[in-house]
Amino acid sequence: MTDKKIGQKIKQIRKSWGLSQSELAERVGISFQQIQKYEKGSTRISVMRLQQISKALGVNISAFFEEGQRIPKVSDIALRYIPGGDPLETFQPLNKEEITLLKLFRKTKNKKVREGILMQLRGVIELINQK
Amino acid sequence: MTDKKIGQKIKQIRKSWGLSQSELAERVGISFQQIQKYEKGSTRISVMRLQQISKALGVNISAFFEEGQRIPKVSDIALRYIPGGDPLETFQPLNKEEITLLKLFRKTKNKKVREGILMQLRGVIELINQK
DNA sequence: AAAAAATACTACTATCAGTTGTTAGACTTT
DNA sequence: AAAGTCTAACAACTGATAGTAGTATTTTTT
Repeated sequence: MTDKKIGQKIKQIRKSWGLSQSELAERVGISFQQIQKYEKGSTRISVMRLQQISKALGVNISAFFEEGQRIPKVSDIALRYIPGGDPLETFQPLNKEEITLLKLFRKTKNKKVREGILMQLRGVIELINQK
Repeated sequence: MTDKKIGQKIKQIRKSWGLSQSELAERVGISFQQIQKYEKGSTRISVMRLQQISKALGVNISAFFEEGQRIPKVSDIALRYIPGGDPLETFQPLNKEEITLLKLFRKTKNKKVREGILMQLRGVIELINQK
């Protein structure tokens, strides 16, 4: 899936330079058959290899990951969970609850209060675990 | 060389979210020992894996290729784009206090309790702001 | 201080990245 | 039109290593 897409991109860029599989292979230092496998996506490409290939093709490695999707600007990004929204392409490191928690926590500017919240939370957990 | 740098980045970002190796491993679907190898750089990371890891960490894959060990910027963090949503003025990576908070919060497996904590937190903040 | 969690290290195995060999089409050249 | 050249697809084999499980050690929590 991923490797296939990247393979296609390799092929595309290679051809745009008018290079044969053999020529690219030589630059990278592997067999042209292996290049074939990369392009077909039948072999997993390691990050190192992709970097070598990038170099050999004279493009930045990030070229292989772009899909023409615009990268949202900082000001566009909101840390908010939207129930029923489109499934998020990427996995969210923090779930809804955790995000809510963080946002609330960040609202308290007072250091003592924050510390108090943590202490209290510890207490709650202790209580629960005892039961 | 390359893998080592990327490994360090994985570790750095993982920690910035307050995740353990096991937690990350679970999200990616591999053993935590393998995550260790990635972080140590003793195993070559395939592009696919790195993409999975990127997702699990909620950052764009390109974050791993940029030079310098900078902390991920907002633009690296893959969150949902919300037209007209609250712009996130100051999303710093989680600081130590916040990581502590998160870890504590994650310890409470009971849903009701978690909800209670949030409600209470809301109450506290309301109180403070009134004063 | 002891229990638990997180990380580090070791050893093994199954997988697969990479090689070689072969075949076939598409162009030239003679 | 046959013989040489260039390119790419495919198969079979093998050595390297990605990934796992198990154990040890360090760090954190209680």
